Amino acid sequence: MERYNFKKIEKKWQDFWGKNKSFKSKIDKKKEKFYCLEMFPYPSGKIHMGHVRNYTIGDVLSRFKSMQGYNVLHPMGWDSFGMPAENAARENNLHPKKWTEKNISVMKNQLKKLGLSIDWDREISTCSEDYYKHQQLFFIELYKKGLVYRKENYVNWDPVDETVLANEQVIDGKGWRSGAVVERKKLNQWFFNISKFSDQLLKGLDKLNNWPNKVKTMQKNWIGKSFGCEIDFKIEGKLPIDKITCFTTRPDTLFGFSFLAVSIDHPISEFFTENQKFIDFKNECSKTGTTEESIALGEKIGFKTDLKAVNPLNLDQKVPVYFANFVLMDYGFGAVFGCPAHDQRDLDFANKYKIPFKTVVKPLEENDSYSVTNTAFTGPGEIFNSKFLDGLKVPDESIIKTIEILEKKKIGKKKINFRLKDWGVSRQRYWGCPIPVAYDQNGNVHLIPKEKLPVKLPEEIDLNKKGNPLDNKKDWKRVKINNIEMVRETDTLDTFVDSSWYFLRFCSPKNSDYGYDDEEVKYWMPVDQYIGGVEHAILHLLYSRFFMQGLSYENENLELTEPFTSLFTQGMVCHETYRDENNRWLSPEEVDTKDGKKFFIKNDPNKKVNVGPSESMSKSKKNTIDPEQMIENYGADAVRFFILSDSPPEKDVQWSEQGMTAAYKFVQKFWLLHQKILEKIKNSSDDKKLNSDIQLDKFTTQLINKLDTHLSKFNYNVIIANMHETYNFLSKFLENEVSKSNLKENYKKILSIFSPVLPHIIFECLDSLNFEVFPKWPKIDKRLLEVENIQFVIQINGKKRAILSTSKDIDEKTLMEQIKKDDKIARFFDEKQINKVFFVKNRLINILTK
RNA sequence: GGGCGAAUGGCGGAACUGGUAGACGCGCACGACUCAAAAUCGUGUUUCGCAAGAAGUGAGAGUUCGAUUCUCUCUUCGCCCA
Repeated sequence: MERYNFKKIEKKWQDFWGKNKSFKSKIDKKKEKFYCLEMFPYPSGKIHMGHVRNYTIGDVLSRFKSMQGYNVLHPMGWDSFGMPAENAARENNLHPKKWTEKNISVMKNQLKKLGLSIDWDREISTCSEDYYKHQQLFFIELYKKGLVYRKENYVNWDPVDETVLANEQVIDGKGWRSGAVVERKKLNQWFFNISKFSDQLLKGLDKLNNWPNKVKTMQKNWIGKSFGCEIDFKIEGKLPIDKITCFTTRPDTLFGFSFLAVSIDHPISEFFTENQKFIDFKNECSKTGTTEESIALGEKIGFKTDLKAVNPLNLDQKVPVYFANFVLMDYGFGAVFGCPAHDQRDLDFANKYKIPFKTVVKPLEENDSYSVTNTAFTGPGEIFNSKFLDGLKVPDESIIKTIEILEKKKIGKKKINFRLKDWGVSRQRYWGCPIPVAYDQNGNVHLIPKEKLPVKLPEEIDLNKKGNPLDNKKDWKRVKINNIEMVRETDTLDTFVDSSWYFLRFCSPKNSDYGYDDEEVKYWMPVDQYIGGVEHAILHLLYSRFFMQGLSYENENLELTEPFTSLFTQGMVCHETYRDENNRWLSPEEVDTKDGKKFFIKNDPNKKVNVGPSESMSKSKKNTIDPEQMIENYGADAVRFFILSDSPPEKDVQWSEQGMTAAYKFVQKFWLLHQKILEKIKNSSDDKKLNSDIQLDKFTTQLINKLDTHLSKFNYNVIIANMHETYNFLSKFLENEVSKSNLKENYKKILSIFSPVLPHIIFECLDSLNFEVFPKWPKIDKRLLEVENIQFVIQINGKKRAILSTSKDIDEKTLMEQIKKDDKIARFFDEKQINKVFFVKNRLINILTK
């Protein structure tokens, strides 16, 4: 018997699928559609195990749905703009376009080797003019709808490289490449008005029943709807400032007011530009960074002004006004009233600057002597020390009542505030979609006319020069619109914009006059199943949802607002980490094992290796496994089989060499079994239904039923277990006498339902029996799922004492008689002592004695 | 600090709606084949116990005839937010 030659056979079927365009999809209104989408990859060079997992999960689902008779759309493309291409270009002196194209061709080839059922005719690449020209038109449309605007905003500025840095490029306040201290700099930037849709984006989540709750919660928190009040504080002092407006969710604690803190970017900072101490303070603040996280973790510092703020409920109380680093200009009005007793951050600040404060909420069980010292009290309770607010129950009653009072006194106004900020889309980079805008001499914005799109990126570019590459490109910048000399916008769009509508493009990837075709989108959208990593839970998914809102806003032809009906977030692929004696990372290939336990450096048993915990595969820890190498060694089917086998898809999975080998062995064993089955079919003749035939019918029916359930619920690891069970069953079963046609019929069904997981070998097996290689999902005879013999569980006082094989639907009386007759069971209880009997039909009986 | 989630043999994990805990795989042990090894095949494998049996799903309580599953408290870990 021949060993299974996966190289030959996998190639054979991949060629077959390619030549026949087996996975080509087109509109067929007679069929129900199923749009299965996995997050498209960034072409970084090679595919990694995360991709293998993601795309295998999607492929199994696509093939399954297609067997069930759905018209499946399963496309693939490339998220091909982005910074790594520019970095690689500098390092290797290779143009970003060349580098990207090279990577795409390598990775496409790798994906094909996995045997994915992808409609490659729909391949798209976001860096192609063909793609981004439509994006430029979308930008223009959104601008015309008032959903895009320009404003000044702070960026991380690297003074040495003269470039804007992304947050992740700022390490300890320094530029990642230059090491220069990063400055905050104001630049004019483009924004998408995502906050306009805050409420819709929040409400939309309620309809997404097939999204993980975790993701919905994260988005909810990110949008951050809060109910509160805006309050005007009268300001006294030598400066011409009469009031500062604050937003607060706790107006009920207003009598605990002890200072007012404003952001360093607050409009009143204009009056301090000459103040050297303030300038020093501002510089100090910029060192801690502008992200919420760095502010939260960093020290809270303040700058005291000579201004006083008046408590509107207690005009005698005047408190100091500070500039503080923990107040963000983007949230609320960039000003907060400090109530130290009931906010830990305010308390830390007050204690640091020795600001006196008053406690105004007490727990219900405390009396009026209650007061806060080092830990703010934020729990439910009752207002006190607050004159006419005293006795209000915190939080619900107190907040609503206080707002009513403040509104009556015309001090404050009820307000809903959102944490969600507008989306800044300007990037000072070359390798991105140019923003289709130009400026006249006066700096007025002019849209590039539709007929002049796309605004193409210049081919030749010097990325080693300091500053924004497009800005340096003088000849490219100049443009004439309506005979007026203008200068182009030199920023490009955030790459998250590219991925915010690619799922629409896949519906009609060749449509040349618009980003998508109405009819195609009506048929294919929304995506029925979206699959990807949880790391995109907030930004990418929220931006995509926003884009649908934006495109369908004031647009009768597009009514859709939610792009992804169901979302599945798969876990990461992990591997043990290894270090040598000098604490240097070692890759798995450099490590060897002996006796299954001891780890040492390959070919050098004296050099010990320290084995670290299993962590998400990353190049920096050297714990990556190259998928292509694995496909080379074990074949795509085995790799697919293993990546699904060890953990449920939503959880992290540990890569293990042993697991991989086991998967490989399974494929090999299955091939041998297949040969035996062919032999058996050949040698069996009679067509009589034998006992074993019924046994096989039942097994197959139950298997189909199980796989159907598990496939629908993403229990793919259980499917792998079922496949092992099937192997074990069949290899035993072949010892029986069987009828030829029945074996053939059942085996065909079994092969069919295995094909989503192991497409290559299964196609070969089906073909060797002259079966259709694209089978339908088999229908089952539900009667065969019923069992006539029950393994009845007998419990005495809640303890399992025996299992009795009984006929189906046996009644309590008959069963009790059987039990009493059975010495092995009867000895556990005294018949006269029976107190109560619990009888669960076809399942279990529990006999309770006194 | 807040929110969400998780915890089951030596390991990864299974268990429908509260009804046989540990499917399946890995590892390990023993056996067969072999001069030998690898590969392969077979048997066993939660713990304690010779056995009968007992205990057992992070810890502790509760509801229930019955809890891995439901409720509460706690511990540890993970993720998100502050």
